[in-house]
Formats: sequence, C-alpha cells, structure tokens
Amino acid sequence: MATPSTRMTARERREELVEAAIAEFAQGGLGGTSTEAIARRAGISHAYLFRLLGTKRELFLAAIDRAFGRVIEVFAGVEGSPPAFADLGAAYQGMIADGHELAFQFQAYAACGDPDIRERVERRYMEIFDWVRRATGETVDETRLFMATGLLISVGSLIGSDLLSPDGSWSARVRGAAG
Amino acid sequence: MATPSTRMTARERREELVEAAIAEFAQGGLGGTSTEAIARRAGISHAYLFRLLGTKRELFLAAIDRAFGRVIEVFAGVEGSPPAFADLGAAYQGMIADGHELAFQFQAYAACGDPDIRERVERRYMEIFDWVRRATGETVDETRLFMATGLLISVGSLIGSDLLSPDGSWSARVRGAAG
DNA sequence: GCCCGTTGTAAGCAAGCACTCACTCACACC
DNA sequence: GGTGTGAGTGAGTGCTTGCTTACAACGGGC
Repeated sequence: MATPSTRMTARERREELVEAAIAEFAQGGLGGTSTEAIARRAGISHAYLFRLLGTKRELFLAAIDRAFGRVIEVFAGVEGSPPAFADLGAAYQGMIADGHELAFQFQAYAACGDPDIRERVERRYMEIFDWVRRATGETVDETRLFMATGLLISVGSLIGSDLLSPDGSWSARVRGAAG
Repeated sequence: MATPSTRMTARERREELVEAAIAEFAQGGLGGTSTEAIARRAGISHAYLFRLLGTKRELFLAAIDRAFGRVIEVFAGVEGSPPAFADLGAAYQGMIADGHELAFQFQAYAACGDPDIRERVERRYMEIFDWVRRATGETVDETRLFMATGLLISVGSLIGSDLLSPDGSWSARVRGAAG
C-alpha cells in the first residue's frame, strides 16, 4: 500500500471509511474492534483514519448516523401511499438478511452506556419511529407494535432462531392488528 | 487486599465473580471490559479470576447463564396460576429498572458474532420464551407479542426514551390482545 | 506439631491498543 | 521551475491487555 490504488477526495474516502467501520464494529463492538482493522478494510493507512475521523468514538458515532439513516432510506423506497406495515417490514427484513447492519445496530444499543452514543441512538431511533408513523398515518400504538415486531425479528435473526421469525409472521400479525 | 477480608469456598467466590462480571460487562461488553476491572469489583486478585473461571469468554458465558436465568426466576415469583402477561411484564420492568441486567442482556445479543455465545444466548432466550408460553398457557402468537413488547420496552429503557414505554402500555396492549 | 489441599496473591510477559509525528507524493496554478 | 495544498504513509510512543508462573497463607485431620 505504498502508493494508494486510487486517489480520491477526503469526502469519498470518509464514506468508504464509515462503511468499513460499520462492518468491523458489527463484529466486535466499540471496545472490541481495533482501528487498525477498520483502516485495513477501508484500504487506507492506520494513521489516515485518524486524520479523516478524529477518534474512534467519532467514527462510531458516524457509523450510527449512517446505519440508522439507511433504515429510513430503505423505508422511503417502499411503494404505496401510504405504505403498508407489511411492506415496510418486508423491506426491513430484506435489508438485514445479509450484511452487517443488524449486528451493528445492536452494538449501538449495547454501547448506550456512553452518554453521547446513547443520545445519538435515541435521536436516530425516534427519527425512524416518527417517520414510520407519519408515512403510514397509523396511530402511535400501532406504530409501537410495528417497531416491537421489528425488534423481535431482529433478535430472532441475530440468535439464529427460526421460531421467532417464520415467514409471514410479520404480515399476519401486523396486518391483523392494523386492520 | 494483601489478606482477603473473608475467606470463602471457590463456589461462593465464583458466584460473586459472575455477579461482578455482569456489572462490568454491562458497561463495556465482551471486548471493552478488562478482566482486571472485573477482578477489582469482585474483590479478588486478577490472577485468581482466571483460576476460578478459566478464560474471559467462559466468564462471559457464565454471566449469560446467570443473567438470562434470573429472568425466569423473577417470572416464577409472580403470583397467579396461570400468571397474567401484564403481571409478568410488570415484574420484568421492575427487574430492569435499575442494575445492570438490561445493559448486559444487550451486550450478549451484540456478542452473538461469536458462535459459542450465539448458541448460548439462543438457548437461554428460547428457555424464557418456552417458560412463558407454558406457564401462561397462551398461544405461540400471543407469547411472541409479549416478548416483542418486552424488547421494545427494553430498548426504550436503554435509550432513555419515555415515548416507548409509558406506564401501563404493557398492560393495556397485552391485556387487550390476550383477552 | 505438621502435613497437605485449597484459597489466594505478586510480578511479569508478549502482544495489542489508540493515537501521534514527521514525512512523502501528486497535482494545480502562476 | 517554484510553490502551496490536500492525500496519504511508516515508524513509532506509552499504555493496557489476557493470561501464566511461582509462591504464600490458611485451616482441617492426625
């Protein structure tokens, strides 16, 4: 890596860095992931990582913004006006099917002992909650049920248990409840 | 700590060690917690920790067994035969109100990238699920709804958001659904 | 008294950690 | 050809980590 394969703007490089950070943090969490591993995955030197993002924690915060923000992006791509809970759920399930998004999300929850991180996660989670409620036009209670179901499916996916997320459970449960 | 304040059996000491481990792991997770901090909290030397539990990961696994097992213990203390969802929920909320149980639980989910840990968490989570279903005599679907609500309240508590866990939401929602 | 298994510790090792510093290289513009 | 600037790096620094080894203190049984 004496000469970089491609030279890009700092902005582009930061995007790639955050993406690499999500993937690495997903496995080890804030405490268990080395900045060296992240830099290696991003294809840059260890030193340059710190120039781009400042500190390990700031990198983690940027990863939170990106990962939670992407949930809304995916939801926004769902057809129908208003979109149905079942379709949002299916889109979410597609998003977490592979990749590191889901594992990272739980690393973010787990890191909420840190006040800055907690505050950021709260803001981003509530953003999703509010977006869903506004987009679907449902009540707070029904939105809550949707989010709760999402968490159960997430944990089920994390621990690899089929029982918790059989195909169709989402649509059956939520469509039944939402009318 | 030149001479230990009280000398106890290895079994007793192990109990205290696991308790201390839950508290410390709750803050930093598997990767971000030092065994030295755990030993200090338990009031024993760093070296003795390894003699008692072997390795950091084994200590984490023991903490999972204890923390998830305690949920069932708390549930088993709830009156009524069969116990109502609302009462189980209230007991759970009381249990996570303070202490490190909740944060540790999410550290366990987050550490599921490790196959051994994933397997242990799955087993313990399913144990709770099955216990609840059998004790209440409810359907799988209703039990799922109960567990999902538990997760939403847990995340709400972690990120400090009132919106997600207003008082009475559990009883209102679940009692309504369960009849 | 003294033995011996168990509880417990002090001291250290090799590896890994986040972060820094001084530096090189490519390019744009005059 | 000189000069300024942003992209990118190699080689550390001082500290922490998980884990080991060798040794000490206690206490019950004879």
